Amino acid sequence: MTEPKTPDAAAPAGPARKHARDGKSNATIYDIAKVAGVNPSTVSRALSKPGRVSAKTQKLIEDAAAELDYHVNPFARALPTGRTNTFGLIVADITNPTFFDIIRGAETTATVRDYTLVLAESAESAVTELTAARRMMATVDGLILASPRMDDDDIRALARDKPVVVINREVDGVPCVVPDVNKGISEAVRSLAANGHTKVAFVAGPAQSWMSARRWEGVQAACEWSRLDAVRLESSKPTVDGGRQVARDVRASGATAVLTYNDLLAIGLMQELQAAGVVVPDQISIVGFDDIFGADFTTPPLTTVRSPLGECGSGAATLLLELLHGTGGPAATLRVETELVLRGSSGRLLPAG
Amino acid sequence: MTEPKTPDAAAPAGPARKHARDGKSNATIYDIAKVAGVNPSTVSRALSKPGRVSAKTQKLIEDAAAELDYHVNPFARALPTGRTNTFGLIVADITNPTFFDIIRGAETTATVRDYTLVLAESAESAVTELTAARRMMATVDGLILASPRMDDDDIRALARDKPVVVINREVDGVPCVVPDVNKGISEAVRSLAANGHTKVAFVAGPAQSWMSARRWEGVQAACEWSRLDAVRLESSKPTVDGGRQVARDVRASGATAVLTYNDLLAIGLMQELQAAGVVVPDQISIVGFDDIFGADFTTPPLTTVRSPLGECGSGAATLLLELLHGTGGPAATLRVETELVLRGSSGRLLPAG
DNA sequence: CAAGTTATGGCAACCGGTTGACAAAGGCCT
DNA sequence: AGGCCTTTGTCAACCGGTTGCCATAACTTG
Repeated sequence: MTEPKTPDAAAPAGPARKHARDGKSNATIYDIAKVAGVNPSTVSRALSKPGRVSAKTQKLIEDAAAELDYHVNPFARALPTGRTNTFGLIVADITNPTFFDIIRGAETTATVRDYTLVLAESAESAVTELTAARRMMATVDGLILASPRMDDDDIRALARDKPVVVINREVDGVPCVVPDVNKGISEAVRSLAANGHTKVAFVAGPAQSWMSARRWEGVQAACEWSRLDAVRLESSKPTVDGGRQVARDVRASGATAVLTYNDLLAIGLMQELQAAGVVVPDQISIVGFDDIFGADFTTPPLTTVRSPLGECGSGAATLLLELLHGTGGPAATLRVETELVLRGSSGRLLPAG
Repeated sequence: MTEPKTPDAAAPAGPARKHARDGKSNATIYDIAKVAGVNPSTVSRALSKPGRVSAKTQKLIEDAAAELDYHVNPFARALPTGRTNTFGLIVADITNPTFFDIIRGAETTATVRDYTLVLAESAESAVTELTAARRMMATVDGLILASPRMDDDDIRALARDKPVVVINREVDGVPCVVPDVNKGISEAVRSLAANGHTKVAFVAGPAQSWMSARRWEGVQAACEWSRLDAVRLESSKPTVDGGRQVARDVRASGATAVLTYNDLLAIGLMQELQAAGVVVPDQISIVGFDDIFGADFTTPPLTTVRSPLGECGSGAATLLLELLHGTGGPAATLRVETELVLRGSSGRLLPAG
C-alpha cells in the first residue's frame, strides 16, 4: 500500500517521468538572475559575451551560477543561434582500421576544443553517405568526410550549407586533408629497385577511390624514375578477402614485388601466397599502404607506406574549427607526408633456384 | 569587376553569414500551417502524433510539408520535450580494436532506429570518463558505457538521471550486457587439457577491470574441473607492449599454456616468445580473449575465446531504446555467449627433447 | 559644471516546436 | 429532434537561452 503501482495516483508535483530532474541540475539563467538580482539577459551576456558586463556583476553572476550548479542548456542556445558546438564525422566503414586513427584524431581535437564528435558510417555506399550527411547537417556546426564516396558536386553542395572538410580526397573549392603519397611511394619503389626487383604490380582499390588513383599514379611515376615495369591489377574489394582473391592475378603477372592499395589487401594477399607455398619476401615482396593497426602482427611483419591517419583526423578537425571561427584562409588544402615503414615483407629477391 | 572580392559590398538582404540559409530548407511548421490553411499546432500534431488529426487534414499537411521540403528542427523539438533522438557511447580507448565492433554494433542499431550516435573516449581514465558522461547527459536521451572504469555508484548516479546501459560489466540496478565467459573458457581449458597441458597461466588485465576478474574466476573454475594447475600473472597494461613485458614471467612460471586477459596481450606475448626462440604452440600454447580484428594475422593465427562484440554493441543499443520507449522490463541483464575459436597458437605440447 | 561619450543593464521579441485546455463540429442514440 | 459523447482543430503558454534597441549611470573632457 505504500508504493502504489499506478503512477497517476498521487503526483500533484508535475509529470514526474521515470527519470525525473529531481530539482537539481536544471538551473536556468532566470534562477541565476533572481539570485544575483539582475536581469536574465545580463546573465546571458555575462556567461557568453566576455567583457560585456562589469567585473562586479560578472563575479556576482558567476558565483550564483556556481552555487546553483548551472549548466547551459545546449538546445536553448542552439535554437536561436544555430551553434551547437558539435561536428560530424562520416566514415565509409567503422570497422576498417584505416579510420580508427582518423576517428581518434578528430575526437581528441574536438574534445580539447570543447566540441562534441558525432559519428556516422556510410557502409561504403554513396547514397547512405549522402543521407547521413544531410541528416547530420541539421544538428552539427560542420562536417568531416573521411574518404567520401559521393560526387564532388554533392560535397560542394554540402559545403555551401555549412563548413565541410574532406579527408583523403581533393575536391575543388573545399578544404581537404590529403596525404602526399609521393615521398612514401618513391622510398618504397627505390627500396624495391635496390633489392633487385624489376617488375612491380599495383593492386588497385575501389574504382571511385580518389586515393587509389593517386597511389597508382605515384607508383607509375616512381617506377618510371627507377626504370621498373609497373602493372596494375584490380581488386574486388579493399579487404583481406579481396587480397586473397587477387593472389592468382599477382602470380600470373610475373611481378616479384607488389604494392597494394591498402594494408588489408596486402595482408590477405600475403596469407594466400604463403598458403600456396610462396615465401615472402624471398620470392615476392609485399608493400601495403597506411600502416594500420595489426600491420606488424603478420609474419613477416608488413612493409608499408604509412599515412599519418591520426594527423589527418586532427588536422581536419583543426581546419574545421578554424573555418567555424572565421580564422584561417578559405579552402586551404592541408598536405601531410607519407613515409616508408620498412619491415619484413619486402626485401631482396632470392634467385629462383 | 563582375565578382567583387569584398563580401560586405552589396548585401542588403540581411546578415548573410558565410553559410547562408539561402531561403531553403528552413521551412517551419508555421509555413506549413499557412500553406495548408490550418493552425501550427495542428501541423505539429499531424507530424508527431499519429491519429490525432483526421486523415484529410493529415494528407493536406503532409503534402504541404513535402512541397516545402520541411525538416523538423531538432533543437526546437528538444527544448520543450528533452527528447533528442540521440544517445551517447563512451569507450575507454577508441583505438582499442575491442571497441570497434561494439561501436559499429551500436551505431548500426542506432541508425536503423533513427537515432544518432555520439561518441566519446575516456582515455582509460575514470575521471575523464565521468566528465565525458556528465557532458553528454545534457544532450542525449541515454548512454552506453562500454567497459566503464568509474565507480558503480557513479554509474548508478548517472542511471538515475537518464537511461544507462553498461557493456562488459555488471552493475547492480543498471541494465548490462555481459558476455558469459564460462562456456568459452571451459572449451579452451578442456582443449588445453586434451592436448597434454597440466599447468596454465592467466595473464590478468587492469586491476579495475570487472571483466578481468570474471575471466580469472572462469579460468580457475575450469582448471579445477579439468584438474589443471592455474597461476595468475599480472600485466602492466592490456596492450601488445604489456604482452611483451609479461613474457619473462610466463616463462618463469613454468606454465605450458597461457590465457591472456585479451588478444592484444596474447599477440605481444607471442611476439616476444617467438623472438626468444620459443615455438608456438609446440612449446607454449597461447589463447587470447575477444577475437579482435587482426587476431588471425599472426603466425600462427591466434586461438581465442571470442566475445560477440558487435552483438554487445547492438544489444546495448536495443536495450537502451527499449528503456527509452518504456517497453521491456527494468534493469534486465543481457548475457551473450562466448566460444572458443581454435586457431594455430594452441595445440599439443611437444616433448621437450 | 555642463555637455558629450561610453559603459552597463533592462525590456521584449524572437528561435521553432509541443501540449494542456477548450470549443466547435460531427456522429450516435433513443 | 434533442441530448450526449467523440473527434478534430485552435489558442496560448511554455521550453531556455540570445540579441537589438533603448535608458540610464558613469565617466570624460572642455
